[in-house]
Formats: sequence, structure tokens, C-alpha cells
Amino acid sequence: MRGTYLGELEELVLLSVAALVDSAYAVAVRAEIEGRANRKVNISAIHASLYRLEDKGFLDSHMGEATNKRGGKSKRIFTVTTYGYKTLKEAQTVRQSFWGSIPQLSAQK
Amino acid sequence: MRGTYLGELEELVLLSVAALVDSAYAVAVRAEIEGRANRKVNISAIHASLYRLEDKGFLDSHMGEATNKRGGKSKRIFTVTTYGYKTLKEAQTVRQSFWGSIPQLSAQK
DNA sequence: GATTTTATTTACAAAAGTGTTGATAAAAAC
DNA sequence: GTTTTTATCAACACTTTTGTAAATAAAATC
Repeated sequence: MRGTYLGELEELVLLSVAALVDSAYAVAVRAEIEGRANRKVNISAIHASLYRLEDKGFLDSHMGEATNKRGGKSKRIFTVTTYGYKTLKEAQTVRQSFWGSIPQLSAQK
Repeated sequence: MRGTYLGELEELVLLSVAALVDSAYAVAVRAEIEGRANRKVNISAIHASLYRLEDKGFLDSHMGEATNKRGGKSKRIFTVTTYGYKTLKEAQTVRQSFWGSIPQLSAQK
């Protein structure tokens, strides 16, 4: 029941972290989502989502190193756990099972 | 923003209605979900979800005919609207875009 | 060292989704 | 006509997700 499901934003955040591999931090995740899904997201909403996903065991995190760019303070880097990856994949597999039995041609009326 | 997103259950309900074509009513939808996603759902939760999806414009409904089976009172039949189908498809397209850039082999550690 | 920029963190508020209960209804069976 | 079965509907409560605001911190630039 409650706790293992992903919210819509949470799933996008998790997918972004997976796609960004070892350079996933809040700002990059936000850019990733705004680029792929056509949607504005508040940076604090991203942070809140990242922390929640970590609490749930879908993500791990560690502090990265500071860069020599102005304002380049160190970032918190997130990575997808095995459990997170499994959850993501299962959600997608279930949906694909449904799509497999939807008569798409007649549906696109 | 708020209003156009699908909850996790809502998406499964919408996909079920699509897959069931012209025989989608609450009980059948529930069976469909319990069969494909490995998950128990309260029948009233299905009803609530169906009504909400209709309010949002993702579903249409009409009363079907009674059958000559014991307890076979007429069912409310739901169908996916063009808008609902479009929403469903877009959500899936966005996710597939992410999956396309996830290095899956190294991720399945 | 004051300012600007990038970034995190915490706490709270608001919105949305999900679940539960109880009432009602209509059909066939007895 | 009472019972059993299948089904809808409505109201409410609960939980979770999402968004916002304010505080803090660390880097480079000036």
C-alpha cells in the first residue's frame, strides 16, 4: 500500500537521476525534467522530492566536490538504488502490459 | 500543474478502461488491475477513481443494459475520451524518452 | 570584506489522490 | 415477497504528494 508508489513528479525525478548517471543533483534534475516533459518545476519541489525518494530507499546521495566556478559550492549527488531501479522498471513493465492489449488504431479516433 | 496529472491508481484505471474497450465497468476494471499489477484494490476506490477521471474529462460513461444473470443489474460503462487517450500516451512518451537515455546495462548491478 | 551566484536544507502550507463506510438499487432465485 | 447477488453512488476521512518561503552556506568576483 502506501509508501512504495511513485508520484508523477517523483517518477520523473527518479528517471532523471537515472539518466544523469553520476551528475544528478537538484538543478540538473530540474533542467532534465523541464527539457523532456514540457513543464516548469520549482527547485524546492525538486529537493523535497529527492529527499523523499531517498527516505523511501529509491535514491542514495553523497556530497560532491566544489567546482572553481563562481557560486560553485559542492552539490549533493544522487544515484538510483537497486530497489529504486527495480521499482521504476516494474511500473513501466506493468504499463507496457496494458498498452500491449489496447487496440491503439481504433482508439486514436 | 494541478489537475491534468494522473495518480498512480488513476493511470492504471485509465489503462484498464482502454484495454477493456466497451466492457469497462468498475468490477471489470478492478479485476484487470488486480490481474496485471499485483495489487488489491477496494471496489469503492475504483469507483471514486473512475468518477474523478470522468470529472477531469479523461473518461465518458453511460449506463449499459441489465443482463439476465442473478444480480445482473445494469452497469455503468466507461470509455476513454480522445483527451484521456492523448494524456495517457503523452505520459508514456515522456517516460520512454527518459528510458532511452538510461544506461540500463550498468544500472542493473 | 562586501557582493553576487549557486546551492542546500528545513519547516510549513496547500492540493490532490486514495480508501472506507454506509446507503441504495435492481436483478434472479427461492 | 424475502433473500442473495451484483452493482452504483455519495460523503467523508486519511494519507501522500507537491509547492512555497525563509534561512543558511560556500564559492568566485569585485
